[in-house]
Amino acid sequence: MRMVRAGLTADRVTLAGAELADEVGLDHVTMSAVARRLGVKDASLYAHVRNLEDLRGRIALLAADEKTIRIAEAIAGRAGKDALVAYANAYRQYAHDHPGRYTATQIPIQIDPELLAGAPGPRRAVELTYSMLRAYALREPDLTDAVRIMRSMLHGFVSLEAAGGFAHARPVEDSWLRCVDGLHTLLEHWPAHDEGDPA
Amino acid sequence: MRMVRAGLTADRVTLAGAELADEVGLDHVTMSAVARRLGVKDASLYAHVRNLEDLRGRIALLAADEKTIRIAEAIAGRAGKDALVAYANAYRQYAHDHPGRYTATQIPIQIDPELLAGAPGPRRAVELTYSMLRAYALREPDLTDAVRIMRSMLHGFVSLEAAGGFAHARPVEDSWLRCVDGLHTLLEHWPAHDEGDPA
DNA sequence: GGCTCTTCCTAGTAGCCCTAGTTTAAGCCT
DNA sequence: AGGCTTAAACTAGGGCTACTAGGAAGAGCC
Repeated sequence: MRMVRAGLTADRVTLAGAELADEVGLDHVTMSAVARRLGVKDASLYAHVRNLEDLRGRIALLAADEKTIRIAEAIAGRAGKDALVAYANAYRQYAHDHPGRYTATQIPIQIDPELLAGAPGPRRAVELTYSMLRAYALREPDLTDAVRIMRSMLHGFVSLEAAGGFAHARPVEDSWLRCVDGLHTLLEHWPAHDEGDPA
Repeated sequence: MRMVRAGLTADRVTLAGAELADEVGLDHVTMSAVARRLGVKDASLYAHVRNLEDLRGRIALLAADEKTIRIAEAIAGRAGKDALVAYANAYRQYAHDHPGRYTATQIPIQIDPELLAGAPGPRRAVELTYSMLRAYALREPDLTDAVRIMRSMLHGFVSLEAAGGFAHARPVEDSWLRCVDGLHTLLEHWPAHDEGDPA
């Protein structure tokens, strides 16, 4: 019996869970599997993490932070279409590099509020997106609509791609370029507001 | 002991699973829960469905069929922007009415090929989308790109909405209108192909 | 009525989440 | 250094889940 004390912390448990998620998929991340990976009995994890749902929430926050940092680095010093392309590519690249973590960011949000308060990722991500899109001369409420559309497009493309939804012969990479391109033109030529809105 | 023979079939099991998915979420659809709902022991289900994964695949196919039918009805007799709007609204409405079934359609595809061959939904859905977008004077490979972009946008919006990702004060309904509107203008003014593509 | 077929059952294994209570390693204090 | 405190990790166990194997009992056919 070694019994050398594994030196667990909430962060180490979360990291092990995140790695596991990338390797085998988020919904194969079980307490038992994480414990095995850490060389520990599953009951030991409960000293650091409330339960499985809490662990998944922590993985989601970790991923949000990492993704935000990558995007921030990517768009630093860029503007306009350059910034948009850099943003989109960084977003997609993160999802490719960390598929399990990425899916964790998309779970219906029920994260411990106290935990969320300590993580800058989600809030900062929103700020980044807004400030980047402000360059397109959009004002509220169009700005919010634009943010939502951009998020929809990126998340939709990336998650369909991950689910194997693009089976056609056409290379996905090419479609991606057109997608980001289209997003740019859409933001540039934001449609006038007054059509078909009788209210 | 009643023992009146519940009259199960694969379809009835699938339907029970689909209803359950809409009520409690797809990943709370368990063999035990479906069996309880049908007044049957869980072991009895395995005569009709191979295992849980198979059941989920069947739910996905059921949903694909239903969704396709709704969209087909919605766009029947319409063209151009009318058709696009009807398509998008039917798509979103289905996801609202059947959230569990909808998420089932987005699982990484590992459906029994034989089963898939018998279900017209997925193939027909692709055909519908292609034929509708052909009205926008798009030719390959732009057509495929357009289909992918449209699917990305719709799926992205709907799934972010379902995940509670749109917390801002701005009504989601308004953003949705702008989103579909933007998609239309994007398809109408499809960007020229020759920019930034030096290869 | 007897035969067969399928349906549905009981029984059982193994894995999962999580709790309660116990042992023991690590760090501090004198 | 030896003893105390803290908390890290354990053992034990309950309850739920997926799934398998083999048995009983309805339904239709002769």
